[in-house]
Amino acid sequence: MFSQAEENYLKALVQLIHFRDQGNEVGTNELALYLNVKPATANDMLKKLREKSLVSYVKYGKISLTVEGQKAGMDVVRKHRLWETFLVEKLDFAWDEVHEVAEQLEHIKSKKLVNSLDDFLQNPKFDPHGDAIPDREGRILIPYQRLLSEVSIGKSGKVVSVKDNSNSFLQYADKIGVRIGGMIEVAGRESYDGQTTLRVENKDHTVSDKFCMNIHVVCPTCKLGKDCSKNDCSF
Amino acid sequence: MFSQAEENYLKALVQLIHFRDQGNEVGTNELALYLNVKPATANDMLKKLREKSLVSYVKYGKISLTVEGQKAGMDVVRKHRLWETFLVEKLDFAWDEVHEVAEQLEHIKSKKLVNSLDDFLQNPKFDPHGDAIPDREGRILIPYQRLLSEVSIGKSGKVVSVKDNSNSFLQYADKIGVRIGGMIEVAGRESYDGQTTLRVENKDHTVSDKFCMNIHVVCPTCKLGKDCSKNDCSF
DNA sequence: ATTTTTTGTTAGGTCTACCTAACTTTATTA
DNA sequence: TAATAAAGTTAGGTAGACCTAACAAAAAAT
Repeated sequence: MFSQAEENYLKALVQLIHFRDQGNEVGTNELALYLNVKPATANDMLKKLREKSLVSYVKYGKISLTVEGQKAGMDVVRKHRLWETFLVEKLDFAWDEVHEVAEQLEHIKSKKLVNSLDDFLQNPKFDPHGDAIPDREGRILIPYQRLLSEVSIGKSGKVVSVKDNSNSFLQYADKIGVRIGGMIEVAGRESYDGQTTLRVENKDHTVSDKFCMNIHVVCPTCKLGKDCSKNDCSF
Repeated sequence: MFSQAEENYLKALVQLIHFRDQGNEVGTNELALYLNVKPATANDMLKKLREKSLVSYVKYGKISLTVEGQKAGMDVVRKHRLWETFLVEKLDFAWDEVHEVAEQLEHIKSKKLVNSLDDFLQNPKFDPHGDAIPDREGRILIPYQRLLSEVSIGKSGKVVSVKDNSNSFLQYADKIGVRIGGMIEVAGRESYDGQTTLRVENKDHTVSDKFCMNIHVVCPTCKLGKDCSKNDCSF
């Protein structure tokens, strides 16, 4: 099969190419930065993966995954997210403790293990962060997670992640009671500039559109593991 | 911490030195054979482990573990056996399918994970093969597993493993209905030569002492995870 | 359109864990 | 006890995944 390093590159490419809002063009430097290695190292590996027909790229060009490479990368993502779900649901890990361990567990090689784990967890469709878990064939449901800035007035969301990790943002968020796992209701929104009134822990705060665009929330009624699109989603 | 390879050597040394009936003297060749590497490789690693004060040995002498090395090796054994238990009890793996996967899982580095897993499994004392699981401090209970040749007349045991893996042995065992997980009653034993009458699936078979010395059984009443010494053990 | 910056590549080096082949020490046996 | 066999060691070599430093190509800015 694939080495641990190869799997890490394939997973990174899936994340960068397919699981990103913005541009899906990826280069050597960006990939290297993402994986905390030097560009020269990433370049070596890209050549190796090209040899194996897992990525397709030309010198100085952009990188893309072959069908086979995408399948392999998706499989690593699947394993990572299943293990994260296991850690949170069965072993009572907190959301922010699981990543490092899942980074290791995702490399365990056993089809039977992954599929048994999937069944044991009752085939969840989303992991604890609200990210979709690819199925056996690498297919995913469109995540029901969305930005707070896109939640309708009067609706509520449960915070699953934040995009901005700067101290100023985090401190501000903390000050007004916005934290991972917490509930937020969108009490009002000014159409002129997007100024939004949030109701958090029974207090109202008026925040900027920019602030709201950094917060991911999920629907609080259709909880983890359900296919939101089929439910009476409160968004 | 320790590399995967280092952990494998430490685990192997614990197995060879502490978890064996016969002589606990171990040399380079034997260690290499056990780990499927060449003696030269084992020798390299022994030097490295000595540098790190994990093993203690002199050139051309026998190998032993330091307190620190034994603790580290025991920890790997603990993880291996906990994962085996998880696979069998929670994911419905068969006894003979777990080893390969557990070989990988035992290298996951996270104290919290191991201890949570231990709790999740309700702190089992023995793994599915009947081998003792070391606790957080590396202590183990005396295994209640014993050889069929040591089971008293009139008592029964559940087969957990066999020592002999030759075809002739396995075929013979199969023919008389002796298989992993199956029950055997010792109906009688000749004190002269140890010829033993076994009752298997309601049929009697007379077998040699040699045959019985190759079969490990556990007490069928005090099942996995219990401390046999405290119970009304049927042995 | 030329210079500068950014991005990507190559060449050569390190470290780990393995190997083979040749050699030395210890143990066994004639 | 000398010869032979077994066990252990050393030297030198390979492959994978990383590195630095120097260089080349493409993109951006002047």
